[in-house]
Amino acid sequence: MGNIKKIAELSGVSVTTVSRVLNNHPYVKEDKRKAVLETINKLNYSQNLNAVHLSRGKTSMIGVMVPYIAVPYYGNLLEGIGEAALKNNYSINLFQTNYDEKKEMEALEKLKSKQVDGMIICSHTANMDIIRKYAEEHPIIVCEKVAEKNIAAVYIDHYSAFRQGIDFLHENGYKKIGYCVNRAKSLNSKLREKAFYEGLAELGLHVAKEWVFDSCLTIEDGKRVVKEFLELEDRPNALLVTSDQVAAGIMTEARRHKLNIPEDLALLSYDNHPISEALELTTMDLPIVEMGRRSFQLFQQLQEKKQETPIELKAKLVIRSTV
Amino acid sequence: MGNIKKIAELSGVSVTTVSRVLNNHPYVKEDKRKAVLETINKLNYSQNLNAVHLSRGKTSMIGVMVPYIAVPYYGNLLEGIGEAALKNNYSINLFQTNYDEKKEMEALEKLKSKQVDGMIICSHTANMDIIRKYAEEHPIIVCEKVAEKNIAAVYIDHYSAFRQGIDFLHENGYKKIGYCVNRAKSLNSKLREKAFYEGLAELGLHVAKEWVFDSCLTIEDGKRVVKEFLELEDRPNALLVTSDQVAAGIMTEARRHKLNIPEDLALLSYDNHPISEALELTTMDLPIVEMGRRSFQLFQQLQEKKQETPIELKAKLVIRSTV
DNA sequence: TTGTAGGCGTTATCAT
DNA sequence: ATGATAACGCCTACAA
Repeated sequence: MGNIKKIAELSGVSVTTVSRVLNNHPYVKEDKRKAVLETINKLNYSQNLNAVHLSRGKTSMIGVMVPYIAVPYYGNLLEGIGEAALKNNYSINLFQTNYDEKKEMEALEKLKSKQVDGMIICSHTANMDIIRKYAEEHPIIVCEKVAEKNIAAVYIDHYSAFRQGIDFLHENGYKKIGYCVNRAKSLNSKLREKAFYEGLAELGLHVAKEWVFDSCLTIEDGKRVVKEFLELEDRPNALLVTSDQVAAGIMTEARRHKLNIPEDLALLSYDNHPISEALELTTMDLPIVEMGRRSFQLFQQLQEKKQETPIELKAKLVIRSTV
Repeated sequence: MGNIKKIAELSGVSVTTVSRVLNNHPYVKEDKRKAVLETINKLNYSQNLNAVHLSRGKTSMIGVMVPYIAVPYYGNLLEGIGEAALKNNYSINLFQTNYDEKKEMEALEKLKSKQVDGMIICSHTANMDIIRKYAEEHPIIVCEKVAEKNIAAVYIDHYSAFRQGIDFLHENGYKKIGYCVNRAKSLNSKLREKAFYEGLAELGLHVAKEWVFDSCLTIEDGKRVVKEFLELEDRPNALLVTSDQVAAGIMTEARRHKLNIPEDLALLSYDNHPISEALELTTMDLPIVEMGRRSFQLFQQLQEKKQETPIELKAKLVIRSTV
């Protein structure tokens, strides 16, 4: 292996010259370049990136904060980020937080420690104030519609996506509409809540608190929803479900209880992951991979300019057979 | 922010002392420790990890090589690795390769460049010889049953899992058995192939080349399988399917063609991801998250001892309604 | 076009 | 218990 100094010696040049060929700088004669390249090859040498990072003051690594890796939504987001990162010679430092605020803080600290050049926050539980603090000093991208101007964001317009969903249900004759949401306190969820109440109000539909199911993320949660649904005296006949996974759980458990979909309960889901096709789920297609790509691009722009306008992505209805 | 030197000055101690409190070394008086901690707090100081890494010669980062991030199998593997890594204060450097050998090489180079302390190879296309080269110098874990002793591995015993599957189908009266496999050239696939032919032979069942479907990874692939299946003059009446995703695709497309499962075609899948419950898939449960955890643990042992015995994990049958 | 020397921020060795 | 000082390996003025 060796280091740059040894390469220099064996090639009969200075370390500067070696560094130059390593970094494709101009101003190095062809024969010297060749000589250097040769000894590099002979010694099977590789740069020590830690030294490079230290010297340069940056790492070409981007942090990605997700609550759960194995949840398809985040897998897809990661896919998009990874694709864009790779193209730009960036590598990904992945932080799984389980929505544990302490772990989120640890991830954010990597910004200060210069282990990563920036951070894409796919979802979080920590307060925005904390994130803003870090965002003042480091490039941070958030995947939700934040109020503050000074924090970069790429997000799906969940408000209009939800309104669109409500309209579609209404057009199909459903008047008793409820919904399942991921985590009620998240910004994305609040937007959906707003859309829900405003949408129903405009259509003059009845709104019932018991038709709102919180903390729905997994298939298990979907099953729980059905159980709660069955306990209800007055039941909704249609549900907006904020993830295909949850919808899948609802379908599973509904089948067990001889509940027919959509006759007894219509389901309009969000995501359009492959699973939704297998289940013939009517769903809103969310451009998640695209959001990942855009997040990385925004990060790069942020590194240069310092301020960026938010990017808003739209959802698209995919009609199958659960509505 | 500042650096260790400034902290030293302002605290009236030497950099060594600061380093000592930073690393919880003994031999530093309580008052000095306090003073240091205070100025650290006041300056909002964080270590520069690049410097730490350079100095220490290691990074506390582990590389994880996957072909696709968004495929549930790898998502789960990653989940397990992430969980174990976090517990040991390691962070994950994720490399998505798309089975592009060049990208795989780039990832492996990060070992030489000391960006990562080791690498968990979840799946790869590069030749084993190449990987062995790196494994001689660096801790590498592979998730498949490799022949060579000198390369650490954690894997699921696909041979017995496949034999078990065949036996189960046979017990249920199926005599015309085919299978879908991920990538025919991978070691895991070869093991399954071996199990398939040996298993059918022992049971005295007919073996047909046309009943083997290669390159099956996604839902789309599953649909393709059904189309090919329909073209067959002599069709199998049961299929071993090496992933729930593919099985889901088969079910989707089968439904479209009025093919009944399991009457017209029985399906025994592998994975037991949540989706398989929603689809009522009979499947072999694969301990993937566990494999991820074990991979990381093995990596740590490897760092210390230098040689480790392979770890073999078993699959478990979950009966639902597609057989 | 090339080389010298100083800096990046820590840790580790060796005195004291 | 504490502190100089030399690594760690690379980049980058600046000088030539």
